[in-house]
Amino acid sequence: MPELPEVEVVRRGLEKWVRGRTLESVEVLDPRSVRRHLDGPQDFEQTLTGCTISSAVRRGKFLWLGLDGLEVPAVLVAHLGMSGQLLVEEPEAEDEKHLKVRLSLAQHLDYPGELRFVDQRIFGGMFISPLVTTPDGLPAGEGTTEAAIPQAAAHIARDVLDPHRSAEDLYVALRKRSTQLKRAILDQGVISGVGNIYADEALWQAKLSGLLKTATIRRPEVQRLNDALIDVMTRALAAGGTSFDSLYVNVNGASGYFARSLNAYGREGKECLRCAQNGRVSLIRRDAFMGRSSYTCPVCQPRR
DNA sequence: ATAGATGTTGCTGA
DNA sequence: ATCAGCAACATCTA
Repeated sequence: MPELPEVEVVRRGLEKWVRGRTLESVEVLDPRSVRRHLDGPQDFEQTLTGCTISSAVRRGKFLWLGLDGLEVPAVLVAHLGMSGQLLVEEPEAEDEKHLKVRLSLAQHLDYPGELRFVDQRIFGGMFISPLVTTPDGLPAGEGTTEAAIPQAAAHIARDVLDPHRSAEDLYVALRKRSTQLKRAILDQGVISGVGNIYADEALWQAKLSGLLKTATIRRPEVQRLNDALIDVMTRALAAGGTSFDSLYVNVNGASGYFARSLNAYGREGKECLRCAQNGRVSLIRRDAFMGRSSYTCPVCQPRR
């Protein structure tokens, strides 16, 4: 579920409710959710306890919290996977069915006292990662001006909304690859933050087939794709952002809102709205792709 | 009811 | 070195 816009909504919530606060205690309820923390759940709990959270940063779908009070500089990385949520709640709130990690916060004003990581499918997780410098020496992502990035996210390309990235960068990255266009934009090492839903939406908006070969892609096509990616993500963020003022940093709420305005994803057998507007009749088709589904209009997304 | 699908990432082997 | 396929998991639907 969570792609760039949803994760950014979560980041803003964390910045508002959690930044500046101290971790009083940490409780791992399911070790599988910290499996990428190689020193184990106990070390995870002990290392974090007493730290103060100094920032909330995002690159693509990776989130991290800056930590003050450690001997060796490191950050708390969180990835939501397919079903992860970060919730800011009162300790009295009943435990969620899939509650995996409870981070108890020292009292601050009348802010809620817990940050919870909830994850049904356990593709997501949390772990502590040392810092390295970004390959280009520029700021690591949204929420920071520093070039320090968690080692675990150092291979992630700049994301769709990153101001230090251009359409030309995307063109160069695509041209280097030898694969199909949709595969490439889902590759977080080419451009980050794009998942299956917004990939289909952006390709539809740019009138491009995901089956185009990246090695022969043309600049005008990449320009259209880049514009579409930025537009789709910006609109989704605006829709999801309406709920972030609430106490709960809720990923489900954030993406469900934008789902009403999808043009391709999930619309198998329904009319292509752009074709209809142009006086044509065309039905959105679904094809198996990378173990998932792709939704496209066969008429206005030609393969050339 | 049972197989297949579900928004992600990282590892493996070709 | 690059790329495609699969595994990690729980739940819902056809």
